[in-house]
Amino acid sequence: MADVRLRFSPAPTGFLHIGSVRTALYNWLHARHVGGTFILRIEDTDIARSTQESIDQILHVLHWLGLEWDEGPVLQSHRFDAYLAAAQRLLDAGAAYECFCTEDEVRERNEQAMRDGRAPGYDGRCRNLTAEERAARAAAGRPRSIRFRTPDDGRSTFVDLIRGEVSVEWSTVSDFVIVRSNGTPVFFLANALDDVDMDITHVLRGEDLIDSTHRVLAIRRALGHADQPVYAHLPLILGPGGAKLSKRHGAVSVEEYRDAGYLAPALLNYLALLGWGPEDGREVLTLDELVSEFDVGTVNTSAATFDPKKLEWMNGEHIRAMRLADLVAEVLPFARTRYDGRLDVPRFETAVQLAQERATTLVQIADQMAFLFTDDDQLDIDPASWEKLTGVEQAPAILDNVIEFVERTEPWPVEVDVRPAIDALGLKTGKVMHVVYTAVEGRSSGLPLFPSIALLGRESALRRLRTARARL
RNA sequence: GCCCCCAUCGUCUAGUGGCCUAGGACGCCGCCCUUUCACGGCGGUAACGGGGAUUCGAAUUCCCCUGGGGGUGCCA
Repeated sequence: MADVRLRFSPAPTGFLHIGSVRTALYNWLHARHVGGTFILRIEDTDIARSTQESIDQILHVLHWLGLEWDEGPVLQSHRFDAYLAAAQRLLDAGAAYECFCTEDEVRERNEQAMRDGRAPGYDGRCRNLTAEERAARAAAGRPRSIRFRTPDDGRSTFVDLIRGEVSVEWSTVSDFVIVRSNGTPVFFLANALDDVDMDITHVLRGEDLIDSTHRVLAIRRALGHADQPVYAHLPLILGPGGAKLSKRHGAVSVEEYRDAGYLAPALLNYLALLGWGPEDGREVLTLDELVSEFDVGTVNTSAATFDPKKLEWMNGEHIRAMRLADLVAEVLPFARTRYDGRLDVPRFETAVQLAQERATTLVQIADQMAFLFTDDDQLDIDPASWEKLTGVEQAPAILDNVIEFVERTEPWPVEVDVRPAIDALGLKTGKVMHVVYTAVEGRSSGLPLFPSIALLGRESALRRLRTARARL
């Protein structure tokens, strides 16, 4: 059997959308699952909108995610000659024709058609021009684009791996531009030729491209290629409410999730589950497990709604499953930007360990240890927590007792269990422990108190407790 | 408007004619555990869009409607 070859082919016209990442992931998973080749192709035929910055971003993001490619990146902008030569072949064969309508004219006629209740689409004005007519228009300086001549009747049908047979009536597909009047090739042409030239065997892409497949395949056939790749159109990812996933719904770019403290394997795990799941129904899977379980043939047909809450849960699961050393390495950059030169590595590692069981993002982990890397008199006290503290009638007594308890604790333990100091007041420790949390950590919820006090050291803990007591 | 695709709890999904008084996960609610918050454990809430047809029997097959999404670009 021939080598399986897949490509991820984004257009570098902005940040990498979360939906594109899922497409990249499925392509990568399938390639790895069958031992095929994963190719990165940059579809930058629209030179006006494509940017180098966007290309760099795509490469960085894929790298961060761990979706390494075996070939490429292949830039379509470097292959214009090949596309234009193909366009010429289509022209020579009569499969395409020169069109001298301007963009504005076409748009205007379309709008008129809509007003008249007729179907929009190119009206075929230049479809059957004689050589003399073409020469006259060219001589008159009219812009020249090249349009593909779609069949007048019959149906276009292809078999989709996920959806089965998909077809459309050719009469509803009007002639479309394959070379712009500025001489650059359009997606349909570049895509069709590249898939041939790169020996692509499987095309996994978003369902939004399902209609364009008929046109790409028509070009491919007109170019003399009777074979075709296996197509699988993936269900779209929608935002909350079923609308298109957009910035309005929060983060839509990978960088935003990375900066918010999400792990690449967790993000990929969640994205993989949007439209697919392993046979045994497990949900928390490593990248390796995804590779071995993935089967593009079992991908769902219906669009999925992105749920940030479930992603967050998933991230927590991955955090908890990590080896401490790996987690420490992941949190480190976040801690560095926050605590800069104050970071004390042994303390930091212990704090990560304490946070591992209770955090859902790396940012949470880094934030929870803030109290360890701040001066005692600079401790940032959360207003809501302080308010809760002042609501406890016996707060002064609690702090007094805890201060005394901490003062005489000998030897200094790994965990300073201050419960006896509160028990002595006849209070239920669980109900008022937040008072001590707030005094020591600056907020009523955070890392476990006893090891935190020990980590802070006696003098530092006492200063904080006394400061809080004095403020009451 | 026309074309294409889709349709099970709020969300992701299992379910491929009887095992379904529809299962799991996230979320939400309650209880337990507990030094806060979490984690964990237990329990609860909640769905087959509507109408026909086929069948002894339909979430599962077919048709219509409705709804949602996508396309209809000299974007991809």
